[in-house]
Parts: sequence; structure tokens; C-alpha cells
Amino acid sequence: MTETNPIVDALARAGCRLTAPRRAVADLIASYDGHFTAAELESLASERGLQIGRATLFRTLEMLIELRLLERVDLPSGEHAYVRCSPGQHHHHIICSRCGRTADVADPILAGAVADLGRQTGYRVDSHRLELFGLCPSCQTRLKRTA
Amino acid sequence: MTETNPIVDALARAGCRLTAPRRAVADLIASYDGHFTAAELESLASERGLQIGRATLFRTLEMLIELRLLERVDLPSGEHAYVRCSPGQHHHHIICSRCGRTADVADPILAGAVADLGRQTGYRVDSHRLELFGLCPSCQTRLKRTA
DNA sequence: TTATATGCAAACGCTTTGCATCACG
DNA sequence: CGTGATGCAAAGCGTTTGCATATAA
Repeated sequence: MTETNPIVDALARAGCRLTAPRRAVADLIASYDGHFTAAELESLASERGLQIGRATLFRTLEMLIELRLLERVDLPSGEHAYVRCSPGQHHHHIICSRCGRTADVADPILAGAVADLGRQTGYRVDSHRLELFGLCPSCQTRLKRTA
Repeated sequence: MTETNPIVDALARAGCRLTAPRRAVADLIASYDGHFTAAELESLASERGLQIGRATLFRTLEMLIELRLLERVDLPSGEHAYVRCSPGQHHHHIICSRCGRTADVADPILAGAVADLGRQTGYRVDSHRLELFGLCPSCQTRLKRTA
């Protein structure tokens, strides 16, 4: 198994040291389809017998956000969660409220709407944040079957 | 001066007791054009010599959110703030990043975009949250003058 | 070898809670 | 009067920090 964890790669490219805890965090994150909280990450780490200090965990998360590999989102519940995301173009997340799986959503469709809203209000819109919540395709079918 | 604070009115309508601390919070909130944090509210209260316990402050804020007179927003800085909003139809906020003044934005324009995004991803979108940040008209002109 | 990262534990900020007292209706 | 609201102070939660130690490059 060659080293192909994209997070590890990105850390290397950014000139960060590839320490054991960072590799561990990278692997933990890779095992999530959807969003996760810091606490979830921590308990998954201990389930797997990985030694990662809480401080290191948060420092690593912060670094990954800096590198735009991760984004912090506020769930409807008020919890803070993290989602993986592809660095690069502006986008948003759509989050399944049942399984937590996320999908990236490209911005262009929204851009027009945002421009309209600016025109409507007279505000010069500099940035915006959109979070969508709903059911992913597989949870939809799963629920239909049960119903 | 007749009792015309809309927050007080709404509390009365909701069957809540009109206690002194609640009236005080209602008046404090009324004096903000834009968003405010719990801490700001608390220090404004003490500036004005009003006695309001921290717990009561938070309990009142929670109640006002329940009544949809207030909404909690997450500023780009990560701070939590509260903004007044008109109960009723679904809407979003546009927040001036300079003076904090907010405007409500009706949803319809966005609704189409959200529907598109759902179609694109296969998710069934149940709810969404949009926060817009930028400069309000008066801050725009003020900045132009300075520049 | 040396700048960087780590772990611990304590500090932190914000928010909530338990509980005895108070006061609106 | 009785229920619901208050204030305090302490607990709670998630996150950050100081500092001595360990480690990648």
C-alpha cells in the first residue's frame, strides 16, 4: 500500500512535517464519508488505539482548514463539524441530516442569486456562506423502503 | 411614552410574564441596528445600570429565538451573534461587516437556486441556511469618501 | 542539529444548570 | 396565592495555551 492519502500529500506539499499524529489524523478523516466533530475524531482515534493529544488534534484540524482541505460547518443542532472539501473553487456543502454524508456543490448557480440579493438590498456582498441540509439519495430510498 | 416595544408586545402575546429583566432586554435589543453578541448586550446593560443576571439574559435570548423574533448567526470571525428578525416567512440575513447593520432578504430568489442544487446532487433539500456578508449602502459611501 | 511538533494539564470563553428566592398575574 | 422567573455561583462543554519533551528533516 503506497502512500496515497491526499491529505498527507497536501501536508507534504505545504512543507509541513509528516509526523505520526498527523498521519493518524489524516487517516481518520479519510474514513469519514460525511461530517465529523472533533470529539468523534478523538473517540475514533482511541477506538483504533491511536495516540493523539487533544491539542494536536485541534492544531491539525486548524492546519487542514488553513490548507482548505477541511471546512468547518455549523449543523442545525448548533454543533460544530468538519467536512472534507476540495480546495480550489468556491463551493458549498449539502449535508445529509440522517447519515451526515456530504456533497460539494459548485457555486455558479448561486452566484446569480447572490448578485440579485445585493442589488435588492443595496449591500455590496463580499462573501456568503450557504449550508444545505436534507437527505442524500441513499437515505431517501432507505426511508422509502421502511415506510 | 406608551408601551410600543414590539418585543414586549410579542412576549405578552406569547403568554410570557412581563418582568423587569425581560423589558430591559427588549429595550437593549431595540437599541441595536445590527447584530450583537450576548457579551455586548450584557455590558450595555451594565452601562445603563440595568440589573440582569447572565442566566436570565441567555434564557431571554433563547425565548426570543423560540418566538422567532431573534436569530442566531455565526459571523465569519466565528463569533456568535444575534440579529432581530421579523417572524413569518423564510428569509435570510445580509450583514454589514463594517457596522453590523443587517437587512432581511426574502427567500424566493434563492428558492429556485436551491431547487436546482437539489436536482444536481440528488439530495432532497429540507432546509438551508444562507448568510451574506458585505457592506451596507451607508458604509459604502462612507468608505468612498475616505478613499 | 535545530526548528517544529507533541502531550499534558491547566486556563479559557461562552453558555447552561441547580436551587433557593422573588414577583407577576 | 401559586406558578413561573430570577440571580447567583458552580458546572459544563469545546477549544486553546504554556511549557518541557520529543522528533522530522
